[in-house]
Amino acid sequence: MPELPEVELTRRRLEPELVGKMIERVEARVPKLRLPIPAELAEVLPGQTIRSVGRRGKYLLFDCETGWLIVHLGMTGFLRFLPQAAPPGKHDHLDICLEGGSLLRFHDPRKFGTVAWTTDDPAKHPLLAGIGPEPLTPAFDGAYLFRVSRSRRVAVKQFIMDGATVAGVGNIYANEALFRAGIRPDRPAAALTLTECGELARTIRAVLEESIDQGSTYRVAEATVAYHPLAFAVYGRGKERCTRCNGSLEEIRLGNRSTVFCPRCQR
DNA sequence: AGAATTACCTGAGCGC
DNA sequence: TGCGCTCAGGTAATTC
Repeated sequence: MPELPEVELTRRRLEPELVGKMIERVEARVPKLRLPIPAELAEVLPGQTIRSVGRRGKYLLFDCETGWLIVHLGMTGFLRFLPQAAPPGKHDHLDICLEGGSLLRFHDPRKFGTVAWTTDDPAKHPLLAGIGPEPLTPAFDGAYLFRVSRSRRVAVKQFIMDGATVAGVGNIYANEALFRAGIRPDRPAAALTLTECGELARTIRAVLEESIDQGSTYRVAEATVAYHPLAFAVYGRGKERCTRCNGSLEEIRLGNRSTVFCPRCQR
């Protein structure tokens, strides 16, 4: 399940392969993923040269001269650059075939990914328009979190996983950041102090940056970007003991999402 | 407006 | 071995 670090690593891996290459053909093998694949891709993309590969939250943005290809990897989506054509396997839903015989291939067993197209400013696209600040930019800080959380009674974990609050914080890093910040995930967002908001913004940034750094150290040269080998402190450890105090971790559901925390270290 | 719920999808892991 | 069940989870859409 790609989180923001995996998406950023995918961006870094693909950009040098794709920039400057002209698209020759588009082959979509399914009509829709979570949302329909735009039917016009096969008509508008051929002849366009990819100018850059950007990212907004967990969305990848391919600048294709006359418009932008927007791709979300969902839960199981995966983008691969193939230097030369190869027969598609199971769940290889979309190929963007490039000049010289290489191609960009989208693979997604659960079809939770999204592919969109816009000729307008991608920031104005409905999928991106409502997204909050990037967590790795200065716009995202404790003062911001404090200000936008004042009227929110929802659990702070759900609050930071809401893309409108901050872009691209998924379940894994929400759990990890809250553990590091020493904040219980079920606290109402509005109950956080300014100091706690500052700490939370800091830990969100830290876990994402560390993950990107470790991933780029270990995986960037590989053909696939899987989960980086970061040892999670709480995620997936519901039955284990706290790495800090050795007490029992607790597992609850928030917004129907698995939530693990240490009731002693997180208040 | 904010919160809660549903829908989308398939592989993995489980008990029987 | 295989059947049926539950779970995993991002986010848009829908409902309250």
